[in-house]
Amino acid sequence: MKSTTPPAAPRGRGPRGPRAEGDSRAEILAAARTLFAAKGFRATTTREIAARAGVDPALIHHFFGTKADLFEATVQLPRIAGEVGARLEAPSGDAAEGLARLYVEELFTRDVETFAAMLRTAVSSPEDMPWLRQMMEDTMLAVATRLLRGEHVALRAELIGAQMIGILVLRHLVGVEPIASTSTDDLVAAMAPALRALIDGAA
Amino acid sequence: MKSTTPPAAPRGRGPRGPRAEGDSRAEILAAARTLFAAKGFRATTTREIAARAGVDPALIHHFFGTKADLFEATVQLPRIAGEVGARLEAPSGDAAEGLARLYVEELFTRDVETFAAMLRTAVSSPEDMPWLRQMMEDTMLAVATRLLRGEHVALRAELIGAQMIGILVLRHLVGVEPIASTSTDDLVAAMAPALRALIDGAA
DNA sequence: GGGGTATTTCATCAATCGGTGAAATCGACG
DNA sequence: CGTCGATTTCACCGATTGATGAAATACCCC
Repeated sequence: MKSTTPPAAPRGRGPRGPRAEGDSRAEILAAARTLFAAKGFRATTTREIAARAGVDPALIHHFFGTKADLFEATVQLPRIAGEVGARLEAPSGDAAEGLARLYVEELFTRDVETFAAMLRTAVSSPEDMPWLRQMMEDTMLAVATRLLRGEHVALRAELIGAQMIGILVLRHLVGVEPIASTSTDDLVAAMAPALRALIDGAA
Repeated sequence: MKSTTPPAAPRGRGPRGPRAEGDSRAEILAAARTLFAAKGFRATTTREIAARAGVDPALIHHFFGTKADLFEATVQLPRIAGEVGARLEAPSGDAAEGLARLYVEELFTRDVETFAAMLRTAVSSPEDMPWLRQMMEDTMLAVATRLLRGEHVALRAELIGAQMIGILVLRHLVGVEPIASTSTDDLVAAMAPALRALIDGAA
């Protein structure tokens, strides 16, 4: 019976064809993205990532170096940063509604995993990823210079950012109702007046 | 010299008088509060708490049960919840400015450690403290029923809560400038118009 | 002054973590 | 067919973690 010894999978390279070249690497990336988004950096273990990718834990360190390297490879910050910058350049009818739609409909849906991983990590273990704080500051500063005029532009831009971060937390990270299940249209309509007040500045 | 063997502290009860009865317990609570606020639940180790309290790690499990029990004993939620409720009952001249001052000047200064510990834990490891989500929902619902009228009251209340959470993240958890160093007066003045828009509801 | 109780430390455990080194297998190339 | 490089797994290490059980000490009450 030798029931104590599970068949001991073959050791060498991927035995069959269905898993194409480099597929394991992509699968590791996908698993890491999902888990980092769901639990943050520290709470996610390399063994968990490997299990979800159907791969030996050692393969992670073979493709990517350390766990922090894998994290940086997982969240694609340059792409998102460039996207936000380009969107702010283009003029839009209503700045408040446009900004709300950009975050709620695009960034928080298509790239929700990256944002979740970033914020969960920045909040739970800031010393692990020190560059996250600087990156947040830069993003808010971009909004400030391109969209705001008047006094306290940086502070008002960060209040706009705070609104977005809070929505990300309640709607996507913690899952508080009813905001977690509200349609994007209703959410945009509800937040537009507040954003407008911050964009226009105090009376 | 016997430098290899540190004197091996006496084992029994606190030998001297200066440390009064139950003082160790209070010291553990204070150390836990600071560390949970700074790093969240998972990233804080019981040994770290014990070291900061100047106490053997085993003493933690003697006074409080498990690490999760210590966390629940650390954040004093009933007191804060009651305080917010009482404050919402009392009428104030400007509801928006009053709400801003309540959070920025009182809750986020006197009880900043409790809020930081709660949010860091809720965001980084939600499954560790499942009751945190329900508690957030209840708090927002209280604001909704006592302060708001019109349509989508729950959603608007949660947008107000999102604003507060974002400020907590940027100003106190991550430390983004300039909002981290802004005076409470300037901050309240900058956020009041946005809160007013959410309290009054859409046009 | 003696027994009981609360407090405190020591020693230790089982589990888990990130990471390393070597072996094994496969595919490509000559 | 032989060789080389890429891929994958195994076995393992040192460190750290939360938690437990027992021993030791001090205080309190009678």
